[in-house]
Amino acid sequence: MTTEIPKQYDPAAAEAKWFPFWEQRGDFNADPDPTKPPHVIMIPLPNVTGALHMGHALNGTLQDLLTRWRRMQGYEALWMPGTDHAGIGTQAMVEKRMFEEEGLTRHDVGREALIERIWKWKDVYETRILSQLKRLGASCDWRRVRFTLDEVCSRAVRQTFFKMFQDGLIFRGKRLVNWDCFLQTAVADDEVSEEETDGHFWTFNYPVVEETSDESRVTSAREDKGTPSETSPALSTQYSVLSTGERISFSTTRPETMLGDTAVCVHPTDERYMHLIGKHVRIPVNGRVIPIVADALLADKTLGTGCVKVTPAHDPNDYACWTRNKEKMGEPINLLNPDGTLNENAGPWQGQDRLVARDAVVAEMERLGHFEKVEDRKIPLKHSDRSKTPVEPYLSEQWFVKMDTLAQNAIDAANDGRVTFYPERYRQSYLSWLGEKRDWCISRQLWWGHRIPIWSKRLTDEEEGATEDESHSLCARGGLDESGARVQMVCIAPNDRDYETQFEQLGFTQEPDVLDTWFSSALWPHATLGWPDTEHNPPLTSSSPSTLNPQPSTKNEVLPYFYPGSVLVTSRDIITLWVARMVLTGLYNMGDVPFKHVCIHPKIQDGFGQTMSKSKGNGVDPIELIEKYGCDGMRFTIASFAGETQDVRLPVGYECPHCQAVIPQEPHHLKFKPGKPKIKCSKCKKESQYATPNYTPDEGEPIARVVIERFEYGRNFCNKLWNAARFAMLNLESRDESGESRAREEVLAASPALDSRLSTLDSSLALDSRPLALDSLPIEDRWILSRLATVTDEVTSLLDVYKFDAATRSLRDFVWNEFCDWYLEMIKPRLRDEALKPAAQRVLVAVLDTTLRLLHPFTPFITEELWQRLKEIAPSRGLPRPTQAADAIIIAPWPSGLEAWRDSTLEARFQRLQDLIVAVRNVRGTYNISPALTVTISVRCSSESAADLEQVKSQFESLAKATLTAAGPNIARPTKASVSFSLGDSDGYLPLEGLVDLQAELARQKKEADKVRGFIAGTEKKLGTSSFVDRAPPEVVAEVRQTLANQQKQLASIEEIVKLLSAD
RNA sequence: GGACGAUUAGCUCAGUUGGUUAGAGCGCCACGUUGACAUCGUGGAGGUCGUUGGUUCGAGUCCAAUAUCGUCCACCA
Repeated sequence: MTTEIPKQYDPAAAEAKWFPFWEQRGDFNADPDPTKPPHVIMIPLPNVTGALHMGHALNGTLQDLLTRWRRMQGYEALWMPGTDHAGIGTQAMVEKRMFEEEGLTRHDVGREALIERIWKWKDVYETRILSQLKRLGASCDWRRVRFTLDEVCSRAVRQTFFKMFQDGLIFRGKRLVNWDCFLQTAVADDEVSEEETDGHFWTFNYPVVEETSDESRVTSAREDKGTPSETSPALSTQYSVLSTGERISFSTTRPETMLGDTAVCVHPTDERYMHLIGKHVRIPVNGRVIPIVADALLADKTLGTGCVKVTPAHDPNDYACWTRNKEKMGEPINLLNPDGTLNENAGPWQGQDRLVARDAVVAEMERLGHFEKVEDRKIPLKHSDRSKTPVEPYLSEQWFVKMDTLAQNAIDAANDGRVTFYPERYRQSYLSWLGEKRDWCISRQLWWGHRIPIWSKRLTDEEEGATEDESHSLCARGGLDESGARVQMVCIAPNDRDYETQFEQLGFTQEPDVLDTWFSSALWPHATLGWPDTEHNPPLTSSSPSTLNPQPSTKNEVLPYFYPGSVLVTSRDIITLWVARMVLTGLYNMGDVPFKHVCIHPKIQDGFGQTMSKSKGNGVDPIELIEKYGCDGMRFTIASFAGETQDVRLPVGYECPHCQAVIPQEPHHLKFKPGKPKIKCSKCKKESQYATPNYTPDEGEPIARVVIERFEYGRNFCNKLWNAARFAMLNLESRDESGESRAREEVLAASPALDSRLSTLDSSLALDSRPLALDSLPIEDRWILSRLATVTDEVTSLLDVYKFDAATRSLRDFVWNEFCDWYLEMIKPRLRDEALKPAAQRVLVAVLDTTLRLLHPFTPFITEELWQRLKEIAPSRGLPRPTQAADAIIIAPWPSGLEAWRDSTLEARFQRLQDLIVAVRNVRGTYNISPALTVTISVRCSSESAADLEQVKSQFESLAKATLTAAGPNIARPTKASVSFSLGDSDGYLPLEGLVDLQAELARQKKEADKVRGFIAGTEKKLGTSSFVDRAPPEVVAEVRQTLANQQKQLASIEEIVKLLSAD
């Protein structure tokens, strides 16, 4: 029975049907299989902080495309899914919500309770993210979902830290960090961004003082850790203001930092100040005396007053200056408490918020007469990406990983080609970042994350020194704590957790800090495969309660089989944060790179060229688009954008709920608006609500939803494919009641008109030789097969180098412009002819079969739907001999080895036929000939072309609504009123008496002749240039000569016509 | 300030190693729905390839300068 095939593809139904189908069959699963090569992609793990956006949709589409493609090619294709705990972001989100809803801070609930709350949050979002990925059709091995805080990953983190600690790569140090006062943690340089902020630019002065006692060394650094603020006021009594009353002026945007100044700095060659170098000034607000130092790197003669105050504890440049001038300056003075209030070093301002104290200090300076001026200024201020609050430079104790060797190894891997970037240019950003070899600050003052596996205890005065001890599970070292006291530090490896309790009983306490999120995601490629456990395969689900040994394996087979991976697919902004660090840790832990290729894809922007992001309010939910355009439509469109050069710009619109007109998004739509923002439709003039960054529209109300019209490209393509397949299937089936089997018999029936060996389809056909079978086919069959072979090659080699856009174009052009527009049209007459039908069906189904397989990685759902339907009608198909089709397209073999089908000469011949038909259509269009009217045409051409024409003669009707009356070299020129065209090597004549205005035709032909004359003039000029003829390669010259000959021939034909028409 | 990318039709983008008359999709114009598809078909209009120099027989393509936009890095008293 004929299964009803609807006229429109229904994406939602197909998506709901085939994803569970694949999953239940286990098609997504990847396990070590020595008979197959592995192909491995590790997902760039999404953060559990929120929902997926368009960038993820692009990223996921490409990875799934590659995974499905390689799976069809016979690889054991693993796409590893998982999520990232995203330390700062997630904790900030939960803390913020907790504060908003319950008024509680993390200190109110405590470490364990907060972590518990975050786990719950994580469960919700992880589920949401994973289900979103599935909606994209992601063929991940869903049994292997990992989470950076699960047991498998945690163990890898502990082991890596332990190993690095043992190797002396991890150290503790004071460092000026970006301090997030809201989250009370250090934030990496990579996690802060600058924003222009309104601020002030104050100018003050400090009085220059001179010594009045013998004490010459004033603020020399003391050996012990005394607080500098205690010492300075005491010494200040030994100085008095210069008799000249000289003052030194400077400007600042942060006056409160005056309290922590340890020097003022001038340029060593600045004539205004050279005489003051080595003298001192007194800070009026606290009376401290500080030196005037010279530093060419910090001070710039041309800027401001040329003099800078130096606050090493609160400014990176000042800190750098301090490291250069330590012996002159004294220790940096930290003014801040972790929450952004001033500490005891601020004297009377202790306890005040830094911003409050700022004004107070300004007032005090003014009162004391040291204020000069203030101006308003836009100040670039660093903000924490996570909390969106301004960060403060803050001197604190942090843990670091030494980068020199590690970074060098990662540099070498990219230089010697073990890691290749696509496009190649991104290697540079990777290399230049690693080249700095800046030590990696890995500690974060958070609770959500991997707690640093160091236990320490202060050494008493009696204890001589720390024990240095290294074993497979313990590594002990001496060190200093934050206050500078001597401590015994012990790092404990993951496999000896008993030690943890033992040491705690001995009075050791674990570090409160957790590790930078990137520390765990850097291990992702090998941690997910079970490293460092070499004895067991990694457990199959992260939620599985059984810990690390759920399977009876005695060897981890997964890790060596799937490591190193094949390709990492990501966007350029985390090349440094993540890609470089994965290479680095992969080399360190595994001795090999984590992936061979890095595919960097474009970023998604809105219609104004701005990166899409939730905070900008221009983000778009991919699920909404999937619902509107279908998953395959979205995937196909998005893949068509993914090229090497440009970012993807997606102009967004709002669809009027009243009339479905699309209202283009304008920048003002993205601004924060009070109340319930409404948008007015330019067509029906009605208003409706729409979503803005600060407003979610009321459900039930008419809402103007976000649409991206560019996605119609993919949706339309899917529908076209659907209908082409529908046509094919309708024509594969028999019309009588015996149904399917009858259809097959027809296909299998011999067709005497064609090669019997091809058409006699039974098992004995094994004797068939392809070239013979091909030769016997009509020209359109051989053409489409040749084109298909070419396209198969193109797509395969384009995917090899990650040129998704070009592959998509190639496929679309083939399906739409060649298969649908030409081939299907051309075989329609044969499908109506019972004698010719079987062979046509054979080729048709083979082409459809191969095309679907080529498309599957791009559009998985529609191709599976069609594959399954086709299976019912034609379970065996293919050329030259039918074979049983695969049970599901997801595991069908990727087309290859079609070289025998290629025939470039034939493609060129066919092109001539196409040109001829287009020319006829052109004439029809020009004279507006009724589509109902069949015209006749005679063609003067070579006998070879005439033979080709003869073959497609019967299809002229449907292709051009024209009857070919005669073709050949000796075709008579028309003597009566007629329209003609010249293609150079052939001319067509269409008698159209009474239908056309002969004067108009004459004018048209004259115009055409002029045009060709223009071309000829250009070509002749070129050939007349001796330098061209002498210097250009001979084949180019010959080519141009041939062109000229053709043009002249064409002109002769046209002139002949013109003469004829003029004479009439 | 440094690096990288972009600038081609009204819009969004292709354009392989320099080589006849620069392409596509959308939009626009004209015509067209009895059997695959109006999410469609046929035909058409529309571009001095950001600007200025240079190399070359020949430049959208290579080189230099410049403008504008974007991204990353560094810096900003």
